[in-house]
Amino acid sequence: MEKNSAVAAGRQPKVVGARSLVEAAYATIRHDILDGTLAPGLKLRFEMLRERYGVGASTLREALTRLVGEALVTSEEQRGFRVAEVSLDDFADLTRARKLIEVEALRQSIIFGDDSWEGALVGAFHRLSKVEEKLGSGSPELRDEFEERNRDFHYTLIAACPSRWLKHMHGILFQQSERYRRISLAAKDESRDVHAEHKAVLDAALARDVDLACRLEAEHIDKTLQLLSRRFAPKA
Amino acid sequence: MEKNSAVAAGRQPKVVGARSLVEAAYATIRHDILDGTLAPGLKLRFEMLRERYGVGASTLREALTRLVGEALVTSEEQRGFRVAEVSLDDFADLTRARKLIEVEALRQSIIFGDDSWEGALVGAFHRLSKVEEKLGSGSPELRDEFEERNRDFHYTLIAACPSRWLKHMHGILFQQSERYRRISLAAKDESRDVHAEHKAVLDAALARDVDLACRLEAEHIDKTLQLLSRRFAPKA
DNA sequence: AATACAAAAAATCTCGAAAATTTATTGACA
DNA sequence: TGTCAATAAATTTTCGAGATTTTTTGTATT
Repeated sequence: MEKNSAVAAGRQPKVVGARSLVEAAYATIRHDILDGTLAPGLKLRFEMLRERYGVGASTLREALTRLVGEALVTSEEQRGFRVAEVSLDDFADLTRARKLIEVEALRQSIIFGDDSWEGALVGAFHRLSKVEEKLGSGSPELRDEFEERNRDFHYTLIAACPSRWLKHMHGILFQQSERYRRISLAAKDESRDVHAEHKAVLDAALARDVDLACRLEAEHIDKTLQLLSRRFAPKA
Repeated sequence: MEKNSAVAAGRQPKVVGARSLVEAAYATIRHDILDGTLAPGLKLRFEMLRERYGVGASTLREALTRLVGEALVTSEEQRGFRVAEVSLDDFADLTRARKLIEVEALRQSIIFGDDSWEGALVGAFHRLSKVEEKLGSGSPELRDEFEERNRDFHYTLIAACPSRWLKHMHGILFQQSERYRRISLAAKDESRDVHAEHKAVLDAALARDVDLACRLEAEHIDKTLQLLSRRFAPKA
């Protein structure tokens, strides 16, 4: 009993919902990468990782391999793992690809969505709005909360799209965008009213105005790229 | 010396180009899944895998985790891995998603492609044609060769597309399609002239007729779904 | 000084066995 | 006979140490 509980306590996944150490390590490392805590390009040495995340080498390798599949980590045979690099070019490319996928998924979602979808969407928007008000203080927990609810809102927008593959692709691209947002736009930009943008997309979706909703969503996705471009573009 | 070479011989990756046992196991298992040798839905027990592929558990887990990222394998926490299931619905969904991505990538590729791209394309088509002639005998090696050259041709078609993300998404979707083709259409269908379809796409691409090439490619992608639908559709 | 090679150090990769979990079997009880 | 709990078996998950490879350091030679 005491042995069991001691071991269990020491090895118990620290991430809620994680059913294995691999999953817990995966979730924590992913969080730290999206966060910027593990900076783009950083070499991920096993000694450091073992100390930081408290799991063995093979467990770490499996967690990292998952992240390679999501393109948050890169690996070079016999030369280990690194946090994936970022660049403005990559973000521009990513944004274009995400627009293509997300707009098509939204189009289908609005067409197929029923009352229950509308309900979930209104709920997700409400939860997002609540945390948007409190935002700005810069607390990491609040930022985490915002990102989670923002993700929920965008996922719910396309939830009624019947294509599993489209939604799978979207998930990967959205997560990539999330990292760029969090790393580059730590502070809130006063020149932008994100809440209003979300509200406009929500209204168009509820009104079943497919073309308007898709146009607004595309503009919404583009906004972050435009912001980043202005800030980081090489002086021509 | 003798110890070293014996171990080295035993552990040397059997897959050409594989720089680690993980990569070799990954490549071999992937081949067997695309092949149908490891059937859809099959439970992948470690004892069986260790015997079959001759590597340890953690090595196998890492290889399987890669395949989960490519959606060829599914995993359930604490309940192991399985070969991903197949269904007509999934293939229909996959085909639609692939058309969206591949057609857009082809559009950009034709616009951006230079003389060197044209050369590579003509070469890939030629190599594909050569193996198409010999096909039909049903030899597994020849089928492997055909699939490789077919993949090369389709990859080269969109190679000049500047979007890394679009090509990344396309890679995943194309590999999925490959499994459906190989599993369900083991034999050559006489009612279809695949060579002529490829030739038509090639000609349109070389003529820089974007719309025609995209339309032909979309039809080409759709053909396999139509064939499978007719064969396996539930009798209404 | 620059280059090439050898030895040492550091890092990754891999295995096998132990720990933890799930699944199957057995036996008690109504 | 059917259900439930306890036990046993099967399976997955995890660790840590050893094997392998890469990188750094040191030394000799030109």
